Amino acid sequence: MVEKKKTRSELKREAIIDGALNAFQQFGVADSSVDKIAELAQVSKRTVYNHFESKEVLVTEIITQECLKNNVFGQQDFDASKSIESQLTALLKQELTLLCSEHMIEMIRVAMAHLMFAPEEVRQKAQELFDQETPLRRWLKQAVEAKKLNIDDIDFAEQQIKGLLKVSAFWPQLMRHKKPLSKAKQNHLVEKTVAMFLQFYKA
Amino acid sequence: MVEKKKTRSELKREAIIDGALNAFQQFGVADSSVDKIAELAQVSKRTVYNHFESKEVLVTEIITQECLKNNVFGQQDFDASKSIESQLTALLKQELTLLCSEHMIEMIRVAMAHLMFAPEEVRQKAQELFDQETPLRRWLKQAVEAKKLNIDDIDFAEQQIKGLLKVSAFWPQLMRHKKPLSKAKQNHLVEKTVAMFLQFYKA
DNA sequence: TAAGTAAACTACACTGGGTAGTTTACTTTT
DNA sequence: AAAAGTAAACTACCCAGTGTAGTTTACTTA
Repeated sequence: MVEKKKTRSELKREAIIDGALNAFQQFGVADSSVDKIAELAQVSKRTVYNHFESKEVLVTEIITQECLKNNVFGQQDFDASKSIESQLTALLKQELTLLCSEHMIEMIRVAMAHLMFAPEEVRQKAQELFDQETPLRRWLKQAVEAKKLNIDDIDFAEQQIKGLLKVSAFWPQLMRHKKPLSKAKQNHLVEKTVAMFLQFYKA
Repeated sequence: MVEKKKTRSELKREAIIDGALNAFQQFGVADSSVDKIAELAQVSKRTVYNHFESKEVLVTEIITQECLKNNVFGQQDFDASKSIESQLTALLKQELTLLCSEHMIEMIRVAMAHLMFAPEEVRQKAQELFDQETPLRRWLKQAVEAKKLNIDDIDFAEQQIKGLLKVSAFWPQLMRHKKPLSKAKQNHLVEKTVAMFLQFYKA
């Protein structure tokens, strides 16, 4: 970290983003007034408007920024020298760790609620953020090419894996119905998922 | 249907519910003002308040009523004389039909958005509506008892099935990212799901 | 069949409170 | 001195909910 000096302006900007995030997570976007955000950020309302020309700009900037921040995974290529079990296990653990992080879940909750009734164009744009090639899909393709897996529809197979993970690790937590999975439970889930998936698709 | 005469009051009440449903689906609960609802229902605002003492009452009544309406499935017991494949297939087709209905999806979208930032107690109550024993779980239990399936954790296994179905038939549609699955695609999904599930759990 | 009645509906004005966004006058930081 | 901050007040709305006076409907009685 070379950067250490932050101008007051930058500090304020971060405070605003923090405050807004805080407000959104507590009350949702619709019920977070700019006054409320300014108060939580310990910043005057005018300052909010100096940094963001409107509430809408603030909202979309935060959501896209935070979602992008979360979406940065490392790559992991198929490695013929390792067993597919161990590779898939590692990959899913990584994916699940991300999916289970409170920060991730809260951001998606905020974004989903905001987008659920948003106009088509806004939803469209947001969707693009999520439609990137994932490490999992990339790995599956390579495993199929290496003839280690028998998959006719890779996209569908990827969806199956994600469905198996999300149904108990993500959706209930999104609705705050269940607590985030512990590491132990995450590992158990990955194990079960890998077992079922490979029993079906392994070449 | 013996009942045919409906009092004007009953007609108005239905109109209000229809209008509110309409408004909620278009704009979400938060952005549906009582004025808007009254206009859509072709009813005076005062009449809305004559039937429902507050907007909150209107909202919760509609959501719970509609969700309950959707949650009425028929039972289907395990039948030792039929193959488990055909029984599970039939069961999942039934479940999926419900899950894919536009009305169902729209109601859940409304309810989810409303509950996402609602206070704990409200969410708790809503959750109870969904935590009923499903026909699927019941059938799985019976199939295990009959030693046709090897499942150690039935709840988890049920979740797996639901995850496999919802990930492509429900969640994308909830976010209006994909259209409801056609009957043909529903059947294909059920087929794939049954195959994967039974390959893993069949005794 | 005609008049009467109670209940429900309507239009409309109004209260009280909240919100987005703007502006002003003044202060602090750079 | 310029740039960025602050508090506070102000505008122009929107919304939940109420009160009122007049109208319509469905049903009953004469």
